[in-house]
Amino acid sequence: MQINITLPDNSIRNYESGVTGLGIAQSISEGLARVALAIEVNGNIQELNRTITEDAAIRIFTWNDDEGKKTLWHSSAHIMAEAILFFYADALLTIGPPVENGFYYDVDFQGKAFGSDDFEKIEKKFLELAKSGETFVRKEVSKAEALAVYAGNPYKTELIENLEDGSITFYYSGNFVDLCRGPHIPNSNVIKAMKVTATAGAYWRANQANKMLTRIYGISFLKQKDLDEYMMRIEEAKKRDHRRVGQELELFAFSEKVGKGLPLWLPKGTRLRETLIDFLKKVQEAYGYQQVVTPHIGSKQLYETSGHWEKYGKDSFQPIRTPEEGEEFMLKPMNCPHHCEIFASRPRSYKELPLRLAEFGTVYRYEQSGELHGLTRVRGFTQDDAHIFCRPDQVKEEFKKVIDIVLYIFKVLDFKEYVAQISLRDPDNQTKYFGTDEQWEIAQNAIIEATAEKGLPTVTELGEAAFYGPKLDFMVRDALGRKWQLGTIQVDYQLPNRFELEYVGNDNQKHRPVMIHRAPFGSLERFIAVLIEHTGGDFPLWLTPEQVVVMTIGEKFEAYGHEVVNILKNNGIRAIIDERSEKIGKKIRDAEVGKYPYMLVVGEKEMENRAVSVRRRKEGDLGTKTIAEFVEFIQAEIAEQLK
RNA sequence: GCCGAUGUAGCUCAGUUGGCCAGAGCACUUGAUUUGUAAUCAGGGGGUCGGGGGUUCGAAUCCCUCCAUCGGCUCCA
Repeated sequence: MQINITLPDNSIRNYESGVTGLGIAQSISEGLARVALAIEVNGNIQELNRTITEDAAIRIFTWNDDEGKKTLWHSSAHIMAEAILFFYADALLTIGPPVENGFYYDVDFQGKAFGSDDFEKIEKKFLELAKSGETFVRKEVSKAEALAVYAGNPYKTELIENLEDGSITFYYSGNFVDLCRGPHIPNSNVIKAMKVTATAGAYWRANQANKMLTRIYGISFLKQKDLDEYMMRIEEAKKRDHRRVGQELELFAFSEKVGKGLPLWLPKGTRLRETLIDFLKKVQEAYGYQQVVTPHIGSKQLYETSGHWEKYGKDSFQPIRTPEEGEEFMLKPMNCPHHCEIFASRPRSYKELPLRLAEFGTVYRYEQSGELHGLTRVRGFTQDDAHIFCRPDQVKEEFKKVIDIVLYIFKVLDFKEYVAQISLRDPDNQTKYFGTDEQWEIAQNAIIEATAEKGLPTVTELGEAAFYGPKLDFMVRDALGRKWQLGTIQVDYQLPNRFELEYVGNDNQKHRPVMIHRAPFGSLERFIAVLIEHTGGDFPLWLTPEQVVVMTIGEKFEAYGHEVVNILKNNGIRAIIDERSEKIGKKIRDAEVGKYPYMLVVGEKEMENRAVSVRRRKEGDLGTKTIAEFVEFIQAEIAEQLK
C-alpha cells in the first residue's frame, strides 16, 4: 500500500506503507539521512526508525533544530545514566531531561558521594558507550510490568503510578533500560564529544520537603570542535560577569563585616547610579510623576494593614523594637504602603488623578543565604519605584504609558533582548491570592489589552502573579544565560481597599482608586548588574562614570591639563586628569583597560593652540581639536545617545 | 535554608609523600626618569595561609566546626 508523505515545503511524496523516517530521509538525500536525529509525524516527535503506515505530514530534525538538539541531549542523558550505573550500580535513577544547554540526570546515590572527581571517568565511559553504537529500542509495557522492573526504585514507581496504563514505554540501549517517553536518536555513535559540566542538589519533584537528589549536568555535541567552542563561549561570558567587572572597574564591593548581600557602592559605581537616577527622574517628570521620600522603616502595623506581614513576615528581617516603648518597626520591604499613606494624607479629588508618586526607595528583604548572587540578588536594594493612583477607567491608559516609559528606557540603553511576560494567577490555586474573581478578571484583562494595543510581544505565565494582582514583567538574561526579572508593572485593587483609600468623584461620592505599581529598572542593583554584563563594562558615553581622561605629556603641561578638565566639568562633562610621571603609552594603556571612552593628550603643541589630541577608546587617535570643538563634539555624541 | 565545590598579599595565582624566615606578576610606596598614542628602571612595605578547635616533634598542607564565596535546587512582595 502506498502512503502520501507531506514535507515541510508542502510537496507530497509517495512511499510504501511501513517506511521509516530514516528511509524518507535517505530518499531525500544521503546527507540529510546522515545528520537526521528525529522526525515529527503529524505533530508528534518520534524516532527515525519507527514505521509510518498512513498519510502524514513530517519534518525531519537535525542538530540545527532545537528539537534535534533536545533529542540528542535526551539520548545523551540515557547514556550518561548508563555510565553512572557502571560505577554506581546501587544508584537510583529518577528523571533525566534535556535542558537549554545540554541535559541532566537526577540520581539518588543513597548516601554515596558523587563529586567533581567522578566527572572525568563518567565522560570517558560515556564516550566509550556512545562510540559502541547503541541503538535506542522502544518497547511498550504494561503498568504492572513497569512497576515490577522498578520495584526497588520509589522514584520511578511514583512516576509510573501517575501514568496511564497503555501509554508506558521503555527504551533499551546497550545494557541500559529507562522508563521514557522518547524520542531518541537513531544511534549513539553520532555523539563525538561530551562533558559533565556540574553537579548540584535538586529536590525530588522540586519540592523542598522531599529528599535532595544529586543532579548531574552534562552537554554533548556531534563534533569536538563544537564542544571546544561552547567552552570558549562560557569563558568569554565569565569575563563579562558583573561581579568581576564591578571589581575591576571599582563600581561596588562587598564586605563580610557589613554583611552578605549588602552591596557597598564605590565612588565610580555611585556616579553611574546617580546618572541613571537623574536620567529616569527626567523621563518620569515628563510623564507627570512627582518625587517623594519616605523612611527606611515603618511600623509593623503598616505591613499588617498592607497584608505583607501575613504574606511575607517570615521572609522579612524581623521587626526591630524601640527600647522604651517596645513599638515594633520593620525595615521596609516595599514602598507601596508608605505611598498609600501619602495618598491618604488629605482628601483627594478625581481632578488630581492619576496621582503618580515616585521614589528611589531602598528596601530590605530577607533572602535565603544560598540565593544571594552579586548585585542581582541582594538583601538591600533600591527600587525605581512609583505608584499610580487612578480611577478604574484610567487603568489601561496609565498602563500603556508605563509601557512607553519602559520601552523608551530600554531603547536608550540599547536593550533588545528582553521578554515581556504577563504573569497571571494560577487558576488551580486561587487561595494564595487576595481579592475577588471580578477584580482579578478586570486587572488581567487590562494588562492583556494594554500590551496588545501597544503591539508588545508577550509570553503568558500562569501562577506568576503577585498575591495582590497580575503583572507585566520584563525578563532579561545575564552573561551566562540566567534569567532575571527587571522592570515590572502591576495592577493592584487590594492595597487601596486595605488602606481604605478614597477620592471624591464628580458625582460628589467617595470612590476607591486603583493602584499601579511600577519599576522600569526593577532594582538599580540588578539593572546595573545586567547592564554591566550586556556592555562588558563598556558603558554608553552618557552613562559611563568618567567620560574623559586628560593625560599630560610632562609636568610642564599640568596646569594646562587642569584647565582643560575644569572647562570640561563646567560644561557638564565628567573628566579626570592623569598627571603621573608615566610615559604616555602607559597612561593610554591604563585608560583603555579602565574603559574610559575619551583620552585627551596634552603637550607642547596642544598648549600653544589651546587644543587637545583626541583619542577614542578602541578606535585610536582622532586628531587634534580645540577645547571648544571637543566640548561641542562630545556633547553632540551624548545628545545623540539620549534621543 | 538544602546539595556540591572553593577560600594563600588589594587583585590574579604558584606553593601536598606535613619539614629551612610562605613566593611571583600586577597594584601600592620611595627614588631616578619628564616622557607624543596600549606596559620606563631600581629599591621598599604588605599575608593571623578565611575564623576557631584538634592530630603531630612540626600544619598553608591531615581531621572537625563555623564563616564567606562559587554552581545549582527551593524561594522571590
